[in-house]
Amino acid sequence: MGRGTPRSERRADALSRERIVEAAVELLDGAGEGGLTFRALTERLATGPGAVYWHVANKGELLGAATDALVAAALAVEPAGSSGSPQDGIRAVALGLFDAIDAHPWLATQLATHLSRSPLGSVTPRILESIGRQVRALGVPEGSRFTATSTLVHYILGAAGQNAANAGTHRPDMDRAEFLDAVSRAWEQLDPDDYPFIRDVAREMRDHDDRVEFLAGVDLILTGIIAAHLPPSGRDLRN
Amino acid sequence: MGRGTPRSERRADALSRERIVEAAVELLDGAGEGGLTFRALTERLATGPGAVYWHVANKGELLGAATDALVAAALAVEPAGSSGSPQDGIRAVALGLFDAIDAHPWLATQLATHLSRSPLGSVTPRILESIGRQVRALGVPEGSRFTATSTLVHYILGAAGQNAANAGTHRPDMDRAEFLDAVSRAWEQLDPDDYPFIRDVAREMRDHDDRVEFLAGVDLILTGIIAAHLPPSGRDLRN
DNA sequence: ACCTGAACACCGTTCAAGT
DNA sequence: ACCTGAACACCGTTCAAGT
Repeated sequence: MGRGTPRSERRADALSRERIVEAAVELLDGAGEGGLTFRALTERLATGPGAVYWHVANKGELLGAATDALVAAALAVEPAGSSGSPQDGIRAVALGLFDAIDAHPWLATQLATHLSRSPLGSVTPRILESIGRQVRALGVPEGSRFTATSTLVHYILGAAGQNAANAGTHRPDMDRAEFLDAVSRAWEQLDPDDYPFIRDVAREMRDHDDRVEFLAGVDLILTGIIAAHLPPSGRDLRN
Repeated sequence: MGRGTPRSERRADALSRERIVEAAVELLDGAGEGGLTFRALTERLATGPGAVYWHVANKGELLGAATDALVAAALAVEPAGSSGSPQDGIRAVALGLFDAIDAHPWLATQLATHLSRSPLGSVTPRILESIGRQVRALGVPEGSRFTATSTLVHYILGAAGQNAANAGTHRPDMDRAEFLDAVSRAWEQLDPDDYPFIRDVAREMRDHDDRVEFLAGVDLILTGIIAAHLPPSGRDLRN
């Protein structure tokens, strides 16, 4: 280290907004939504509540900062449409968000609750931009881009959210296969007069793959966008 | 009142699960998510917490019951595919849920958080059944119905949820038009290098209609379902 | 069977006081 | 400028006691 320069280096364990957000994410990942309390947070950081409040305004802002950090990381994987078709770009962004929500299920509620609640934040623009850019590259005409983009985003957040909630159902004594099996069996026992459709698809849902199903939905919407907005000559259905 | 018969009539203001759920909905509608507390609930019902706990197991069950009641009511509007095309049936169900979430914004979080968390409850099957029946009527082949249906449901819940969150942003001093205007202006000031797409659609979003936009998304997915699964000869694009 | 209400453990947030 | 930690108002839930 260069001598003389009055570095404002603090003790290695000094508090910072970053360190606080990092600890918050760990608590949320470890114990879910309810795991983040100022008691648990201050214990982990070996400090008092006042110290935390010096760096963040309140719990809501802390949750927002944690969400922001993870969404930014999830969207950073693809270096802005580097290669591949727009379809692949959209699938990549969608999967990035899907996996992020899968790894941090509390993100689902956060995105559903506060995403639009603060559209002036950076999360909403970031997501819209990632998808919208690819929609434009797809050749969707100007007046239809907003609808196409927000349809995709709503689906992605909705599906990923439902999925995370499903994952959260895991009781320790029950793995995923058992869980799906239980749901499937419960559905098969519904009144056939009231729930004919559910009974028909009960088996189908027993051994479905979440990621595959999620991507199939994305592709269905892509098909709709292409069919609705692109001249038949310009379509390449193999992409 | 017939004399002699030992009716088990209680005082007119007797507590019941129904009355409790009703009061809970009123509190949630009036003051949002945070408005439902056992303190406020027992005050409104002129009773103590113990009385409420006699009828419901805990706050989560109470929220679930409130959600269940409203979703059932929202889906009851259409008497099971009475008339019209399957497309219209799907639009009707979608709008029913959209309007329910719009009228009770707290439903969005509830549906996102606990819908899949308790797929054994009645809410998930109810929604899937309503949409799935129409998807079948549309002529979608057996193996594709689950994907088509859950894509629609994920979109509907995602879009309606985002929308409710937007509605929740309303500050009393700012009506909807002002709010959209503020968002639009904020978006127009983003860095054009980082957010080219957002800037392009900023104007488009200033005067969009939520319901119209929502239905356009439903139609986009319907177009995709038809294009992907129905033989061209069987399609009637005017529906 | 149904209701009362005091009590418990916990929560987010504040703030005078320290360094 | 940054941190401490006691204190405050509030929360969901329990439970012995009543009717």
